[in-house]
Amino acid sequence: MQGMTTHFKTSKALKVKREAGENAPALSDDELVAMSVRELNQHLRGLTKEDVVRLKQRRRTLKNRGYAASCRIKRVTQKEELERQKIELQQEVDKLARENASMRLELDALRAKYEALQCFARTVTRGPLSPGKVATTSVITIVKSANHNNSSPTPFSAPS
Amino acid sequence: MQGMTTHFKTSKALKVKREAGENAPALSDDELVAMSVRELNQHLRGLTKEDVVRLKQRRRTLKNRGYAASCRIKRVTQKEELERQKIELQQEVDKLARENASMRLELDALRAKYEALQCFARTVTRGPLSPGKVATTSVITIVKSANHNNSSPTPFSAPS
DNA sequence: TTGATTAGTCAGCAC
DNA sequence: GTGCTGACTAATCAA
Repeated sequence: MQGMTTHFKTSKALKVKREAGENAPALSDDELVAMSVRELNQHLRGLTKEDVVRLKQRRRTLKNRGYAASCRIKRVTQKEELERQKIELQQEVDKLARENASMRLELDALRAKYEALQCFARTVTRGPLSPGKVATTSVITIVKSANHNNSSPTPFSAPS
Repeated sequence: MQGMTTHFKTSKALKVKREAGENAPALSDDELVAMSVRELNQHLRGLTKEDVVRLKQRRRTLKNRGYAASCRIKRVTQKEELERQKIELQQEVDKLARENASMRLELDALRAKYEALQCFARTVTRGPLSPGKVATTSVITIVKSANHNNSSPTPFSAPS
């Protein structure tokens, strides 16, 4: 641990082959970590049992370095994904809330129009006092007071 | 660092003050990390410059251990918080969607009732053909066909 | 100097 | 074995 300086991909040509001159092509970190087990075994020929263990351990350590990196990447990716979903949901909430509010307005307006019309209808049907003129003008007054924003004072327009 | 076993709050009762009579009260990890700088300096009296450096470094390392732990805790806490908010938003979306759907139904129903009533009103007001009886029965028929679920066949009931 | 964060290392678990 | 993750250390950044 103490000899590990903070080099990343320095890939410094590591030690020499061996003491006398037997083998070991001096693998780089990248080569060693990318090597398959079969390939590794070929490079292991004629090495000391100790050297074999050392090389395998180095490979394991290099692998772990990569695992740790992917673990961190995964962590931040998941966090970003959560935040993305959160924003998405918030937008949906806003959209639905707007729809809701406008529908509520529409409903209230329609209710008012309906009640006004209902009033008029009662006037016409139940009270056969005056034939028509009086009832008609009376319902127009009611409709206008119930719908402040209604620019078209037509008494029986279709609901917007 | 290698002697660091994974004990957390062991808080072992510390040893005696000094060896022969010189120095080093042999602080535990917890004591050392919880100590203020002033207190630390008192324990530093009469120590080798090297020992002072060593002790300060040990303190720094212990502190770092704690920092790393809080960092991890914070990380999971934030993640849990995000997930909590996500669930909350999802529930709100569901709630709003339900409200929305029911309001839409209500609106459609009211629109139908309104249009039926409107029809009737036109019949009564515009066409002074038949005095009253015919128009009244006609609108009742329309209302009943527009509202399948309406159990009360009263023609001018208040909107539900 | 202190606290927080990142990359690397190792232990330990799961497959 | 391989891959992943928690905990620890050292380096580095920020205040």
